[in-house]
Amino acid sequence: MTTPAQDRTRRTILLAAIRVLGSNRRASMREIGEAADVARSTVHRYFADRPALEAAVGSFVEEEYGRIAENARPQDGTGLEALMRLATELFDRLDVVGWWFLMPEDEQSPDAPEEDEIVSAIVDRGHADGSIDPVLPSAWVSDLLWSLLYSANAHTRFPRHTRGEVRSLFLHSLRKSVAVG
Amino acid sequence: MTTPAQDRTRRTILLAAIRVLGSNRRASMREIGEAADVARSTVHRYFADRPALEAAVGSFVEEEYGRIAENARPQDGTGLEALMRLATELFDRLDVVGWWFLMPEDEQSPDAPEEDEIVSAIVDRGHADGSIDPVLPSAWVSDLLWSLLYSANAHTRFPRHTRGEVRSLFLHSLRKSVAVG
DNA sequence: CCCGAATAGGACATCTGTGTCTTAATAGTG
DNA sequence: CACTATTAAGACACAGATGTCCTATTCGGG
Repeated sequence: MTTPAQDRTRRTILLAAIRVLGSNRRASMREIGEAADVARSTVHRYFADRPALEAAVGSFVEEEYGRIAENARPQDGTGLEALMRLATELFDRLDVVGWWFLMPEDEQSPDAPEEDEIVSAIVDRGHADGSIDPVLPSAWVSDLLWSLLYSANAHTRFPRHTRGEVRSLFLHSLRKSVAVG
Repeated sequence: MTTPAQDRTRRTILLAAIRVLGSNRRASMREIGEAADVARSTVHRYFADRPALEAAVGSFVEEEYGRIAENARPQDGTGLEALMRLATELFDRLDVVGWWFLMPEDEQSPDAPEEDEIVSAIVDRGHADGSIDPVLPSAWVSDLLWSLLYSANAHTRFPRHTRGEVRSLFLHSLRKSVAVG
């Protein structure tokens, strides 16, 4: 159905959309096209209308999230170790997953339980093996992770600290919040 | 210059704008007017154009933040105690300060150092009196506070837990992240 | 209760974004 | 190199938002 060239173009547009809409939710299709170095008509050929584009971005980010999570080997080691690995991977892919920081609740994809399931499984294991504070519900730990990512993301925009400094503060804070004690 | 009725209307519109733009950044002036139970022409009489309205909302939120912070008595007790009081007050006024969660960096008011100054002062005192982890820079603590608020805010939208449960999780996580040990 | 202040409701021109097409140029592939 | 797939560029109609204005109505303070 799709040629390699089409796949490349499609991906380029999606990444540009994440970038542009990430910094301005009101950006027009033309701006997105410019960011992708592509004519507006080309954007419209790949994505019938704006809702279709936004939905496609949502799916794209979810797929990427799946890959990122798998990359963190969520089954290996203790729950806390897995959580920290996942956190590290997510930090390094904020350019993609940062998309979720601008979805005004209703535009969220209807299902989107995948992230919760992955983190929940990790946290449950962490509860069982005693590496994660049993007081914290897994949904809260999940939100904790994402809120710290949000904060880290904000911190990397204004480079008060280097990216490495932000990453270690982020990981340090997460571990401290979540570990037992 | 302004009558009491005008003040009331103006405030009503600002609060409606926070509410509506908070759930949809692309909302029109008409929608904002409807949310405030006011004609679109009335909105335009109070705020010349959309940028003026958004700027006014920004100022309004900053002023409210000042009041909220003062209400938390930032000079009393240890730094950690003051920080927890501030966090509590901010949680209870998420309807207003939640506005800052949708500002895409560039639209932020150019100055906006007030929040950092207030929290910074608290954290510095906490460092001095030994109640706040000296490893954490005050800017990071500030971002930590705001990211946990973001998370708490997200949690209150989908009421998986009661508001009280979310508040105590929020405060618990903040204390654990920030306190020494 | 009354009069001025404030608002509702709507007309109007304008502008921007959107979605659809068409044609010429360009790119990639066999 | 040749041929096809893909794109750029722009015209077009349309919808919605915006900002300005005016008039009838309602509100509220004295």
